[in-house]
Formats: sequence, structure tokens, C-alpha cells
Amino acid sequence: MKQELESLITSVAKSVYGADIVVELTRPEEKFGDYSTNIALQMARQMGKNPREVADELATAVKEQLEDKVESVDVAGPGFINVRLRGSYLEENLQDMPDKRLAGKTAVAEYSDPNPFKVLHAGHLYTSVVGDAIANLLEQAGATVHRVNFGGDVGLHVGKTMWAIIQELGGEDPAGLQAINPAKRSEWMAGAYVRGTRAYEDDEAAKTAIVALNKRVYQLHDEDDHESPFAQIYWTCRQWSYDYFNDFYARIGTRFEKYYPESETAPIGLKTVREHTGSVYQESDGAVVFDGEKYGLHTRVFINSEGLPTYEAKDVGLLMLKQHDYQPDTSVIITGNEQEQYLAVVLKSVEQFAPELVKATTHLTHGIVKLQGGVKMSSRKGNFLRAVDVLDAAARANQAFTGQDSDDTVLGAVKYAFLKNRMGGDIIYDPEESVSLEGNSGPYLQYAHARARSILRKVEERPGGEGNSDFEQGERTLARKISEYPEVVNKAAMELMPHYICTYLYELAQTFNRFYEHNRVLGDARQDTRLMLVNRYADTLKNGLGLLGIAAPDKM
RNA sequence: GCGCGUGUAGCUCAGCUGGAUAGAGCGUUGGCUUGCGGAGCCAAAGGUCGUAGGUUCAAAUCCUGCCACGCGUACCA
Repeated sequence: MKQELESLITSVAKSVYGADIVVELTRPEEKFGDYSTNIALQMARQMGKNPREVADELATAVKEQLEDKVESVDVAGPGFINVRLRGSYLEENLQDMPDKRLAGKTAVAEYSDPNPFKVLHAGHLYTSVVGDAIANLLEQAGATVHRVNFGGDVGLHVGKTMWAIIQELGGEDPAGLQAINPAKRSEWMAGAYVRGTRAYEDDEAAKTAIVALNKRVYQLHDEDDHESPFAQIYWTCRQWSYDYFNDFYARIGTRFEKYYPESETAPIGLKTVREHTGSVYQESDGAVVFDGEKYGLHTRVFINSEGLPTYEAKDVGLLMLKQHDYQPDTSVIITGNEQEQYLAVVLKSVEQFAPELVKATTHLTHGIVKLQGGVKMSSRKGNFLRAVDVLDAAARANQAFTGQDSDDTVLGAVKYAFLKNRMGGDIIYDPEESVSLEGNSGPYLQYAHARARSILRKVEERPGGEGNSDFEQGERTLARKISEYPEVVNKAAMELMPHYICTYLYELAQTFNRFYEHNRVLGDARQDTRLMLVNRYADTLKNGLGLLGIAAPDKM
């Protein structure tokens, strides 16, 4: 509807001004109309005329030429042109769908990126929820989306955990793993990581042992060792980590098509960097670096002086692997913003030999999850919040508030609390407030949906009403709000910003609740018109929540 | 030091490709029971949009300086 009107009004404007211009419409406050343009303010200057005068000319022409769609065209303020649509035109367009701009395209979304051998913390929950919503946006725009996950199955953290595990087992004895309660595996490994980290910091001998174990893990991959006792412990525990991740993702309603472990990206990254050493990458002090400074970036090491790939090289390998596996038209990487400049260097280096790949890649970043009062959550101090702690806290509060357990409600509350913020900055997570089920929250939206469904369920029981004449005021307000949906989704998909959808859905639900409060539906003389609107509203809300990964149950 | 980012109501946030009296929620204060789910609705109070300049008919929005905070800044990720 918006695009149609824009092109229509643009052609009217051309016939009036004779200039090559493009009219863009915005959504003003309802009292001004349905769409608005400030084109007259922009044109007046170059035409040397009074803005109001220019606006009057265009307004008159639009009114005349688009009479079938437009009820009134007014000029207001310094020269805004406000368009009010005919109710019939509004109604015709109530089922408009968002664009499929990515139809036929392939997209890869990489997010979450937890490390095996470590625990999932609140930040992983945040990045998973945001990443999933962004992947949904790509999907709804028509793309085939592959969700992938990258994580460190090699590295110092693995050495720390393995050290503590071996201590716990009383030696390199894989049989001892069978004594671990399957339900407690992830907790057991998380405990091992904490002890390993403490030992690494406090105990020189342990530190030396951990560094040695770390090298053995790399070696185990090089030799493809699955047989030695040490290897058996490693592979078993690595699998436990992936099982734990999969269980968690299932719980929050997302899933990944593929894990890219660092142990797999490292060799190809190393090979790729070596191939371009001398041209793209340079040797420097025994290491291989990329000189980012000539691009206004930092210089970073890709292969260290021991010949081992750093994270930079592993990320190069990951880019190559994703390209090889999917040949994506669009590749989105979602990480914390501490990696922004780091990844910029990696991408700039790869751009030198694979420009198309980099051109198709977008790096989106988000801030960290903080507690009320700005306390950063630490994964090293022991008092950090795990991902499950967030969900459990929400579940407990929901239980206290409603007296029942509902995964839909709890997940809706947590996801919405994360998604409603514009991505980029840090977010404050207040366990109490996030599960407070009032105001701008997921459960508010779910409730607003369930109420509408409840009305629709009763239609058969209470037939009656007629009414299709033009909208009454309350009906029109709701119809107008519903009609914004495709525009909002298009914007969110273009910018990969899910929070636009949250803002809109909240406004939509508020609009509905006001409508509900003041307009009887069942048994009213205007029942048919109102039922149509309630139906459109409920479907729109459910659809929008779906994009956010939030369920919209018919009953709560 | 340099680079990236943030600074909007007591709190948490929208608004930032410049436009019409700066919007929500929470909290605070005051209302709504004879009807479709009150997890709702109506209303009030509350803001030097960090700060000082600049550009513009018009700046929370663009540019510059400054202040505060966060992150990054060669062999961690």
C-alpha cells in the first residue's frame, strides 16, 4: 500500500512540479492522517516559492487524481501534506504481506558461538535470541537461511577444563566418566572449568600442566586420535557439551544446522593465510600479520611466531568454510561488540583475495547483558548468571504471579525483554522487572492475542450482527495500525533490527486493548466488521511474535 | 595517545537517512464492578534530549570541540 501510494503521488508530483523527484511517505500521528510527506518543504526552496503554496498545489492535484483511494488531503504546519485514506482502500490493503526481497537467495546466519567445555551464560541466551530473530527476518524476506554456530573446541579453556577433569577422575581414565550422572554432565564440566581456571591463576605447577594439556588437545586433532585415554575423555566431554547446547537450544526454540568447531576451521584458515602471505599478509617478528593500518584499522597477528593459527586465522577459515558449504548471497555474523574492530581487520584482509565474499557479509554486534546498577556479568568470578538461571528466574516469577507453569509465557517474557532494545548497546537485565508481566512485555502481547482469540472462538455460539459500512472511529484506528505491519517488517528486515517489530507490536496490542475496552464485538450491530478486524489483528500479532521467536498461544 | 561506541523523565528504553506541542513502560498520584479473559482501560504529575558552539526556514537527529562511561588497540578470543 505504501509503495503504491508513493509511486502514485510521485507521478502526481512530477505532473505538478515537472521535476524529477521522489515522494517518500511517513506515518504521522493519527490526528494528522494516515500518511504524510514533507516534499513541499524540500521543493519550495529551489522553486523560490512559499512552502504552503507549493503544498497546496500538490495537495489539490493528489486529491483530484487519487480520488478513489484518498478521502482527504490537507496541508498543515509549515507545509506538510497529510493524506487520509478512504476506509475502503484501507480495508482492501489490510492483508498486505511484507516484501520478499530475498526470494531465491541463500543466507547464512552465524550466532550464539558458545565454547565447548564451558557453560552457557546469560550473554549466550541474549545473542541466541537476537540471532534467531534476525534469521527469522531473513527467512520471512524469502531467503533460505542456514543457521550455524562457531565455537572453540580447542584452546586454553579446554586445557583448563581437561586438567580439572583428569584431576577429578584421578588420572586419564575415561571409564571414570561413566560414573557421572548424565543429567549433571554440564554442571560437572562447568565446575571443572572453574577449578581449572582457579588453578591456572593460583598454582604455577598446574598452569604449566594446563598449557601442556592445551598443546596435547591440538595434537590430538592433528593426529585424529580417538583411541588414547586422553582422546577418549576429550571427545566424550566435547560431545557432552554439544548435547548440552542442543538441549538448551531446543528449550529456547531455536536450532542450528551446523557447528563449526575451531579445530575444523583452524587448518583451512592456516592454509588460506599461508597462501596469501607475502601479498595480503606479511611476516613480521616471526609472526604473520595483516597490516590493517593502511585501511585505518589495527594490525593483527594471524599466525603466531610458533606457527600456530590465532583466532584471526580461524575466522578466516570459518569464512572460507561457510562460503564453500553454502555460497551465500547474504552472510550475517552476530557477535558482541568487543569483536567489531577485530572482525573488521579479518574481513578487510579476506576482502583482498575474496572481495565478493566480504561484500556479502554483514557483521552485527550487540552489547553485554548487565545487571541492574550496571554490574557486568563475569564468567570468571563465579557469581555470574548462567543462561538457565535467567530462564529459571523467569519461570519462578511466572509461577508466583500466575500460579501456573508455562514455557510459552516464560520464554516470551525473556525473549521480548531482550529483543525490545535496539541492538548495539549494552542492555540492563533486571530479573525482577523482566518477569514483571505488566506493561511493555511479551506476556502482555500474548495476553492481548489470547483475548482476541477468545472472542473469535465464541462467534459460532453467538451469531448475529451485520454491519459493513465504512469504519467507525475506533475501528478505523485499529485498521490503520494493522495496515502498518508490512511496512514495519520490511524496515526490520532491511536493517536486520528486530526491535522495530517489538515497538510496533506493542503499539498494536495497545491499540487493540483500547478498541476492546470501548467497542463491543459480539452481539453488536457492527459485529461482522469488528470480527474481521479482530481476526486480522490476531493473525498480525501472531505473525509478528513468530518473527521474534515468541509463541502466541490461543489460551493462556 | 589513537580508533569504535554510548550519554533522552526517578528507573528501563523508543525516537537518530533533520521537520508539526520530544513518546512509551515501570514507579508515583487519582479514577473505571451491572457486558466479548481487569495480565486490561482512562487520566495527572514528571524532560536544560551530557555540555559548548556550528550548519539550516527547521536539530534529540547532521558537523566540530569538550566532559563522562564502555570496548578495542600485534602474537587471547
